[in-house]
Amino acid sequence: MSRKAKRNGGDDIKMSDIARHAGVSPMTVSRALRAPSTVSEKMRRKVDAAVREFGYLPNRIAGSLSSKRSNVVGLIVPSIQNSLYANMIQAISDVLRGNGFHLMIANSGHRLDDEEALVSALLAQRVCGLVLHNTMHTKGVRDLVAKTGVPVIETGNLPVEPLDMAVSYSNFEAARAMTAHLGRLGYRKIGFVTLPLRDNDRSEERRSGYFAALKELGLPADPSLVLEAPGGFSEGGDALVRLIQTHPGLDAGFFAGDVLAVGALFECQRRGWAVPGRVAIASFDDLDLLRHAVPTVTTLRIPRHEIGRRSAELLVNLLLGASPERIRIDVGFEIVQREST
Amino acid sequence: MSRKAKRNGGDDIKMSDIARHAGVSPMTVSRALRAPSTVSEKMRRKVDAAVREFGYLPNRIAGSLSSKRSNVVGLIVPSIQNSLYANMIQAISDVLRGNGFHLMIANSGHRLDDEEALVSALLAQRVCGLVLHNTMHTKGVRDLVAKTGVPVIETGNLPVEPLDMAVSYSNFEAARAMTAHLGRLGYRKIGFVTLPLRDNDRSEERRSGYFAALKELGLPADPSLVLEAPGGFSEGGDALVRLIQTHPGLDAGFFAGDVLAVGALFECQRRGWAVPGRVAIASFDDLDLLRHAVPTVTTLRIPRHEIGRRSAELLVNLLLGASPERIRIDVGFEIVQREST
DNA sequence: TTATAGGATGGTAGCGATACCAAGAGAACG
DNA sequence: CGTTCTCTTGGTATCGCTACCATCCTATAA
Repeated sequence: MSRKAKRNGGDDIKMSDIARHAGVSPMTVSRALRAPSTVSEKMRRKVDAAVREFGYLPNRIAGSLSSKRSNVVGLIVPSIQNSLYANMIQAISDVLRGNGFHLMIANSGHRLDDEEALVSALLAQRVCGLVLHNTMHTKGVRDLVAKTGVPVIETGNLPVEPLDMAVSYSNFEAARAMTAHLGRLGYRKIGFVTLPLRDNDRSEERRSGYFAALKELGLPADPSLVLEAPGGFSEGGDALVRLIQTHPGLDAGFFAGDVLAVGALFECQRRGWAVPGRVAIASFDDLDLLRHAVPTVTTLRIPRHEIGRRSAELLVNLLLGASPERIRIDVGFEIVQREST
Repeated sequence: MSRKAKRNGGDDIKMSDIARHAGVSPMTVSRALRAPSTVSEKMRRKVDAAVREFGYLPNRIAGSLSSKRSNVVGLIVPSIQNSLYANMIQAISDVLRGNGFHLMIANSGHRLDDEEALVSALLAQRVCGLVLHNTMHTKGVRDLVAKTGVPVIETGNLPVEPLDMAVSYSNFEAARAMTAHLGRLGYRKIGFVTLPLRDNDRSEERRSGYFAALKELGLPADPSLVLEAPGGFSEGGDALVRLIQTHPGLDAGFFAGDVLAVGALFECQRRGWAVPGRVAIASFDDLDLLRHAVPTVTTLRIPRHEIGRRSAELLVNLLLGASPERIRIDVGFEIVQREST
């Protein structure tokens, strides 16, 4: 058979074909496949035989349309190229798969408008649930969610008023805790490097947490100690260098995002600045890398995997019949003190 | 309206509702949405107004069933938690989205049986195309692909006989080139650390490439210079230490996988071994990290992004009407010489 | 003016499954 | 032995959309 012919789907087998060949009704085939226990042993055997003989693959599109249920969950992350999200995605994917669901992934590139377009597209695909790694949304997104009533899980931050359900940690508390930790260790001039603040409540909360801790420590809140940098190794290094140039007395840098801290660490190695002797370095998010770098880097451990797992579990339970509730789960965080501070 | 009520979908708006309110036929609505140019200005305006008024979202499940076309592409990667795949996924996702397609992602965990189950599940969802980051498949996978005739793209390696289309580089050639490069630089006792070989033709090819190059260099092929390690920082460090213990004369290590090389580099820093003075280090795959580490690390640049982009483009073109051809694209690779060798 | 082409609209019949209800077959009971 | 109940099975009517063909209308040619 030519490839073209196959592409045209000439030999698609449908449930009624299986039914005919098995000598039963389509409904029996349907039941034998989805709920084998409701069908007699004899029927099941006939159906199974026919299914195997023809290599029948049920058409879930038709099934979804008919039953008005889908088994696909939509996920929107700001970026796929980031191991933080990867951890969460893996967990979500595993839980879903274990329960017969699938994952449709899209990335918004940190753009709220794009998020709206993607939510819309995913809802058009009639996903049965949505996970959004973001808690700031356009009005359009809020309307769509309200209108369709899909279960939604927000992660990445703890929203004051979740759309539906939320599973996250508090960026504010985490940043505050780390800054306080640095204060307790005796650092007095603590720089703060953040990811872009625009359209990103997570970054904003981290910065607020930093300032809150400074206040509690009785340290002056100097805005020039805060630098905004796009994520990346070089950017982290650059930021540290700039901070030290403007503030020669800087004794610690808290890098609240991505791989900034490691970039800073490399820059120190390059310039021969002792870490933590000349300057201490703290990071956000426990990348594997930080545990192995020399020196190892103090950081915040955010249970990304747990966030993914619990998000997916919430969705799955709901879809499998649990009663909906407006849950807001705080998975917390942990300070991991290492050699760099 | 209660959330429960909404979840039950009581207020679902369908195309015929829009048609009624716009005073046109459902077909006109369908056309106005999918091919506006085939509908008169007046009709289009009426439809658009009604769509906006009710916030209508077309049901793509119904659309797909009816048209027998889907706009979802399936992707199976060995693991999501790996920035190599992430680069490719991002590129695929971007190209697809630009053309109105979506991506369903699954991970096989490097298990061929799981791959088969996932292919089967994705085909049941009637994906319109498949990207497999793997070129070893079970018979089941080959049968499914042949039977359904979905366009398939294999990546990650250049198969001798592709299922359909393939976009990749040659693991054999890449490993051979890097080993030869080390030889040219004067290294004579080159260790090789590989990811697990089982069920992984990519790893196997890399090892073969290493041996082929040794032979060309006139160096002895010593199997004890080859170590198998699961990916990870510690594993890379451990492997290097073991190699140096058993072969004190080792002057270079080629780490053909994941973050092994960086782990080895960190271990050297920790032990005060000069790189490349005491031992040179080469890696596979141009992680950002390698360009910023101290010293910067020599590696192979595999155009992961291009692999993703071209894979997606091939699929999209095919789905948009291009004639199918059994293409096998070699995107090549590049040796990036840096400080570590 | 009539014929004819061509573009815009609408009606109808599915796409391939499932929901829902009806009917038949045994089992258990009085 | 008839009745009721439960367990299986089958028939029918959708699910919401699109393909396909028929129809209609306007514009241009003859």
